Amino acid sequence: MPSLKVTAQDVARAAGVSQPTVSRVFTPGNKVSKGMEEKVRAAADALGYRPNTLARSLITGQSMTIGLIVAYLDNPFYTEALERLSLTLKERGYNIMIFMAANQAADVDHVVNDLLSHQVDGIIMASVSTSSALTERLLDEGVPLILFNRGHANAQLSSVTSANFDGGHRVAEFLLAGGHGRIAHISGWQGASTGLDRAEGFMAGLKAAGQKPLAMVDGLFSRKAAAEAARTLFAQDTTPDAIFVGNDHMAFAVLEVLRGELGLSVPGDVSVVGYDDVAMAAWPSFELTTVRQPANRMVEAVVNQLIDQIEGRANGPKQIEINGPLILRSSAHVPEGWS
Amino acid sequence: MPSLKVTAQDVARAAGVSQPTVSRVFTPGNKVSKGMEEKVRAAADALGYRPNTLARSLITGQSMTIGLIVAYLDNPFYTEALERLSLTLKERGYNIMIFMAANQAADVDHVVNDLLSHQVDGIIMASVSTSSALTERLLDEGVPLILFNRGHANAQLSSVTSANFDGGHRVAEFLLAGGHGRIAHISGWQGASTGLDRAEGFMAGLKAAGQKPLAMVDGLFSRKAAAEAARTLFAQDTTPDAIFVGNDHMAFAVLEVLRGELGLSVPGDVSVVGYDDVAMAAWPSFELTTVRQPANRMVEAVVNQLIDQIEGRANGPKQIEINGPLILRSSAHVPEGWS
DNA sequence: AATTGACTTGAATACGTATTCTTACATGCT
DNA sequence: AGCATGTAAGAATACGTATTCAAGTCAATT
Repeated sequence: MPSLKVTAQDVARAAGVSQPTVSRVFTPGNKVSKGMEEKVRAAADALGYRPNTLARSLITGQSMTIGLIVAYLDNPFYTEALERLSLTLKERGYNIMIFMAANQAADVDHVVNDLLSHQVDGIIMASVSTSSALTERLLDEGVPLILFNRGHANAQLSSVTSANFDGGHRVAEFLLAGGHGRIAHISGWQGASTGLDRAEGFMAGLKAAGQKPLAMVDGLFSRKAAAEAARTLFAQDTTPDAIFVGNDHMAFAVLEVLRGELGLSVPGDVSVVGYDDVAMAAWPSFELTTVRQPANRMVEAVVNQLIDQIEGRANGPKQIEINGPLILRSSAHVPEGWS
Repeated sequence: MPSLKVTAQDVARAAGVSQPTVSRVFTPGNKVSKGMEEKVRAAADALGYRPNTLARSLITGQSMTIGLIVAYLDNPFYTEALERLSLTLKERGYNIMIFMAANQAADVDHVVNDLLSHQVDGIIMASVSTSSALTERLLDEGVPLILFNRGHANAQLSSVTSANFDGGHRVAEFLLAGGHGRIAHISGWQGASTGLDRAEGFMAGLKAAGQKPLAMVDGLFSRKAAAEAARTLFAQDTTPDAIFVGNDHMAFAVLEVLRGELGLSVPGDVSVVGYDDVAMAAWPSFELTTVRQPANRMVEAVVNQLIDQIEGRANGPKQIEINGPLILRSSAHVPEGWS
């Protein structure tokens, strides 16, 4: 049983060497003679020594810790991303400290202080409303920062998103090609770039064909709001024959309203298309046609860019867009000959 | 714009006081005169000073960080718990560092080293297979450790679970009272206490009424395995009229197989009961009757016990069981007069 | 008025490591 | 042999804070 705290000093004494020598053995990239190394490792193993990351960070100025700010985890897209993020960062030697931000402006200051006093080397913001206050503040502090799945007007900010405008555009083309004439959009929250860009791309796609949407409602990325929106749409005189929903999470709620409450057939009466392609979209209960956001590639891009910025290897901030395919399932009518 | 690194020394110089005085201002529970405090705070604000947690932790020996080990996040129960855990711990002043353990024995050593070298004050293991190697190792190291939603044979280990045996027992009573005679169980992974206890409670419940299960299959907490188990059950001569599934996550897959693939009516042909009561269980697509695991109360218990242990306030390890109600929805036939 | 005591502040030190600077030593060269 | 060169390990120091200890101030007590 190892004593409670074994320090490099203890190991040094036991091995008959100096503390710096112990440090060199445990710091990659340092030259130590074969004999010394063996002695030190033997002593270290015997005592159960483990370098103290805190002390190491204090002197190197690198905590090897990334702060992850996240507002909610209901949407499984973020859960999947979190999982990959953690694994990918660990591969690169970084750990994740997680911060839930209640999305209240009031919390912002508290979270920022928390993050920075923990000396995180970089910050990833996911699913958090782009509070200018927060981002500006962090930029001022000079901590590498990157938005995940959120864009931002400020070109100083790095971000990784899917090609939301293009995705929305393609959905419009797809639905038009499917012969739909009364197309509605239950959008993602229009206060977030993600929701906004998808909606604008979608509108542009319709416009390019000389069409207009039957209706546009903000679903606020909320199941409840989206369900309510669906009910409202079908309480009108003219009802949609297709709905593009701003993300899968809301689309599931919409499907349930259409089939369960309104007794409609999907895609017989209405086609539904989502956005994200979370794992559940493939479940037999939903079989949702949706635009895939490739979480793994997005995570890869976030990690690369962030670490480049941390290690000074980046040429300034970058806005990265990752394109994903439209995944065809049975919730929407597929046009003849559509590839 | 604050300079890149503002130290207590800088603040002291600016305020015309000593560094310890600055420290005292920022360390609760220290007496500082009114005048000093104001001078220091003014200077600190002007410079944008923020105490360095690393340095603080190094000297106090408290990192105020909890290591959370988690194997996967597919099951939304853990996501909900993670969210609450993070918020609850933050209220108590702690932060979470997250570690994904691929559940491989090989990773264990790596994770443990990582955790301990980060000087975490305590560890929460969630959804991780009870590798004796790992837990024993951590116990040896003397770090407060608590299992979330997993029990363990070792009484030295603290844990918080729902009352799994009792829950399984109640499901048996419920299904028997509903008049079911051919009851099967697709269990949670029998290598985990969670899966095992629920199964044993269920068996005991049947036995108490002189009954035996029609079949028992290990669903391994996996959608795929559970779905396959359901298919197998209905390929037999005698098919179940009720299935107790070891958790909601698997139950959803089972429901899909029963309704979608086999064209059975639930609960007309088969009653299905799950375990967890995740948010999705209430979705119209599933309407799953299930035993609730009260995530909020479980989290509360975990945090209390863990912090008690960290702060030496605990009377040894504790195994806490939290009871949850059976939530009646439409996936199972409700016996006459059942409360 | 002198002494005790409480209270506030500064000086010095410790936490555990990485790094710079020195020194010792072996090696290769002319 | 004598000198330059390179290498490896130890001594000293730094990182930014909290804490112990000593010193100083001032009010209160006798």
